[in-house]
Amino acid sequence: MTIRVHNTLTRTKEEFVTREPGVVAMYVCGPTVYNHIHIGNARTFLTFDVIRRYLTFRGYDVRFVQNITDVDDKIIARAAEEDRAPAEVAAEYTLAFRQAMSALHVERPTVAPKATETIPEMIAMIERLIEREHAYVVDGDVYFSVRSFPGYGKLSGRNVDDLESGARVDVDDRKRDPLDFALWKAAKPGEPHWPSPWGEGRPGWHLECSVMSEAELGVTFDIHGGASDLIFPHHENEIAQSEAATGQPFVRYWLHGGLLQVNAEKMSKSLGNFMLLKDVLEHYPAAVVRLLMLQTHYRSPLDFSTDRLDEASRAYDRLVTPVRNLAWAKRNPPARDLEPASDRALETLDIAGDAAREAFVEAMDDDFNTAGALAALFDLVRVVNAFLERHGIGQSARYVARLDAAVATLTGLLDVLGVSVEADAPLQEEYPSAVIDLARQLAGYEGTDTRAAAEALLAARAAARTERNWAAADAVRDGLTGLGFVIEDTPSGARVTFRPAG
RNA sequence: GGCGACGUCGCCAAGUGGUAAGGCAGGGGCCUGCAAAGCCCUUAUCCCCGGUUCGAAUCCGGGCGUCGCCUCCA
Repeated sequence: MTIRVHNTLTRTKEEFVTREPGVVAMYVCGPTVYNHIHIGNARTFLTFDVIRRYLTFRGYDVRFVQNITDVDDKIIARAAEEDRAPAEVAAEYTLAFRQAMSALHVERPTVAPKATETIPEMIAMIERLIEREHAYVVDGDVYFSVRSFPGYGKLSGRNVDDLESGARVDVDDRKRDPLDFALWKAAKPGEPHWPSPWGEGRPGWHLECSVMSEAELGVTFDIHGGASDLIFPHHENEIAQSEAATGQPFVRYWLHGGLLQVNAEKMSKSLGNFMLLKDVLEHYPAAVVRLLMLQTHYRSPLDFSTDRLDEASRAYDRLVTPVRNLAWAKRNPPARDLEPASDRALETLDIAGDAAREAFVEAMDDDFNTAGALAALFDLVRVVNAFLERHGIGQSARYVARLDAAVATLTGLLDVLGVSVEADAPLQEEYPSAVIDLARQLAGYEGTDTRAAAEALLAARAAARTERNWAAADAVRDGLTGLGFVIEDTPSGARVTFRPAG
């Protein structure tokens, strides 16, 4: 069983063989911290979080490096708009980025270097490039000479001549070639700047990834990831810089994620469909956002919308059902006996867990096919639900160990996808104070404790049902439903869960 | 103009040579006092045309359509 990955450089799926057995050296382009990250950024970071988690699950020791671009034109522009220091803007959104990633349950990188803390190393790489005659100095700027690197264009499938015939290249007659890009930019007044052999200035954007990856992972590391809009020019330029400077291949496998659209259009502020991750997470649990994104292969385009979030919410409920149903049955053993499970039924349960795990791994091994992996989990859900429906946990809970095993497989594999069923779905009941009024009205309750009031209501409903007084029973249920609770009559009695509006 | 991707059930979406996963929605049934949840059953031959093959959604050619990149972009 080997893992296969789609490599942008070769445009094919290849067997994944690491530089060092058992160890993955992985770099993913991080954010430019000039604003809160949007939902499209989130997709990319989520994609590589899942890849990283899966590789770890498959036994690799994953060293995961992700930069923070904290000096850049956009940060400077934002700071100027808000009349404050670029470093302050960068600090604010660096913090916001970390919080957002944490909220989305994206694991922290092994190392997360900042551009501003890597300036000396960047200067050193520029010097190497100048020495090797791949870069040249003009008035305090340093440019990379695209024509000096024969492989330029190999990642994005372009050649320099085609690119130049394309209409839009910036006009700057100080550059030897219009496609040459800046390694170092001389500082303009008011901009952040650092001393260098070429005068005060700041690094070009592409440089930091080359420098940081080499520092943290060495050359020819295993995986370089990012969204597909970075293929050209960013990653192309990284390859040029790194390979020109080291004479070694830069990266073994290039992985690129598909772009996200919102309401079937490219996300942009002018279209009014610009969604920030933090705003989405105010309305939907991280697990639902993750599930929605993981139902599409990472390289495909993904259309994001609240309708789809609502659908994903229901799919998520389905994944959680066996977990909560088993927990409920264990805490509240059924009053009546259910049908005993045959050996064959028990065997089916055992097999389903193994089958799900196998199918999950098979799908994920094939270029991280999360949609296929989820299908395997939904199959397991159905088997567990069917068993619980029919046999419950058995007399004296004798099926519990096997049910626990099946559910542990389910939650364990969901965890590989970073989809948490416990943390995101708090099942504890917190009753609003309106429950007390309802209990006074319908159950003759006279205290002031919400939980006791709720219990009184449920007891009154149970009594009413015993007396076949359906009107009274339904009044209680309707009252609680109006407060956002769902009442379900199970073989173990009535279960109340909070279900936020929607 | 150049480079590239995609077109699978009402919607979303896996599947890249051996006879169509899964989710959502819909229909029927079981369970329920009625519900809810769950379970069972149920809906496609894969944009069109041609070709290769014993056999194609899967390969090749053509057509139609949608989209992305080529400029900062996750």
